[in-house]
Amino acid sequence: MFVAADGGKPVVTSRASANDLGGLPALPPRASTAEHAAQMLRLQITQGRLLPGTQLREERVSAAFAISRNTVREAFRLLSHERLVDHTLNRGVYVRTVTPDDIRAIYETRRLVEPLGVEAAIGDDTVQTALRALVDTAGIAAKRQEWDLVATSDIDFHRALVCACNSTHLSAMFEHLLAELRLAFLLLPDRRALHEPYVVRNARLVSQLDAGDRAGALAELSEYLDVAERHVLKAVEHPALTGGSVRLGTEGANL
Amino acid sequence: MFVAADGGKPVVTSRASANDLGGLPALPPRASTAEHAAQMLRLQITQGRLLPGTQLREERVSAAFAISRNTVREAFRLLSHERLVDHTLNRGVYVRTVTPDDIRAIYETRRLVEPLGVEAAIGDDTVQTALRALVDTAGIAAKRQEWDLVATSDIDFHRALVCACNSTHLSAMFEHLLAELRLAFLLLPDRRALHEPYVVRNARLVSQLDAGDRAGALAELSEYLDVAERHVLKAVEHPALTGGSVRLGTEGANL
DNA sequence: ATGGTACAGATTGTTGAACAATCTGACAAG
DNA sequence: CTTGTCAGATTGTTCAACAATCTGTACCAT
Repeated sequence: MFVAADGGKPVVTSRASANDLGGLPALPPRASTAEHAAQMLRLQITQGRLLPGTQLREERVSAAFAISRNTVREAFRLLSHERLVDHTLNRGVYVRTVTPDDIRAIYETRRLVEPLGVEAAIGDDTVQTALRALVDTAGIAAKRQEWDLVATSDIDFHRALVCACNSTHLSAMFEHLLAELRLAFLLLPDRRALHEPYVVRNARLVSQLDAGDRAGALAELSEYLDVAERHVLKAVEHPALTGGSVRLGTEGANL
Repeated sequence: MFVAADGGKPVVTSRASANDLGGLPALPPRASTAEHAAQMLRLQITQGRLLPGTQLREERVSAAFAISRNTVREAFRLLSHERLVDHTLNRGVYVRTVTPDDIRAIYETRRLVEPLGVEAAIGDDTVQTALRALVDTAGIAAKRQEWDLVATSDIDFHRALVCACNSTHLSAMFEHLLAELRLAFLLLPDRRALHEPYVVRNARLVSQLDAGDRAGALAELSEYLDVAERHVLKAVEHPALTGGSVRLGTEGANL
């Protein structure tokens, strides 16, 4: 199975060399300065330090990171490809704001893709134990009220489901989708309400997979997606009510 | 329905403005110099003027297009994201060479995704007439021995199938996949053998869709993919036998 | 011969400054 | 209230230079 550990994606494309022995990991390519800068910005964005809609000005970023403006532009382009920022000609880059339509598109796609994962997981013991493990950690984390861990487990669960399809293309697309979804999650008020209800649902889903209950698993998944979509949509459509984003860092990252 | 005309994708991301009247197309963002250069290189590659494995040197490209090296680098990054070229740190970019594993991955993904298109197309008259039209043009083109037109119709047919899912994410992924596949097609000796057999298959597929024969359509599609994969694989695994690429231009684009 | 080292040349990575093109906002004129 | 104009700010692109890295070759020791 193919598991992308933390949503990080290989920024520099690399081919398997001709003389690679035994499928070694082919040592990860060192990060260029631009990729390093992009990683910094990515963290600021995904942690909610840089709010959606914020403009990233080349001059300030270049000053803040002590790198050249040209390198900043390369970093921006990387983030733009990941759909974490919007780039319009002559107007600069802005941290992406997810619209209700974006959310609907995301869940529409999930409704198409994740059932494929269920089909693939039904016969596959390796996948099922992996899913079971993720559900377990989520359950434990929920008991300990560690909602961040619950959140990542939830996301990892569905990532693993898609990975079960064994399609690099699909998995890559799903990564993009999850990155976008994480931006939407930033708009929600508390992590608990966002992820707690789904621990049980994921657990049920795994049980049905174990039992070989194809229809039941698909129904459970469908219900999960419906409920989750409504939940996120409500928050995105009424941003004022939900109270906005994660608590900001000390200085709010003035770029 | 969402149709990406010629495989061109919006390179600069753009948001829907707040006060857009009546859902206008929001005029396409003008191409920057880098995008223009990327388009030139894209053509050279997809037309087989730049063979897989060829290294693109920044200096020469910048000289050939009379643009700065920095702009060339931005163009390279665009192509790299489309997987048309490989970029490794400190070693430059090379026109992508598709391996047998790449082909297998592509068809594995198609086997997952295109059935979703069939499901979506079954109830949808608009999609079915669009598919019918594409099959017709392919048939006419085949009679006239215009194999390039047959090829694009074939590709457009399957693109339309995926578009029927109404998922921008899926369609975007499929575009990448097709771009990769086109690179593989360049290795095949003659366009006729490559696309002629599939005109009939696509026509049958549409007929079955019209008749509402879900299982039949899925079987036809599955068979199409199996045959096509074997066909392409054979060519990729024995590059020497097939006699290589499309006839080169006069000078072979010495970049 | 085999294997390793050192060097030079080529190519990419990054920088900084400069100018052109474009957008933004404010202000004046109708 | 709308339209035109203008200055300031920001991005787009170029250029020249240097640093970092890779490639191949010659050389040396074993």
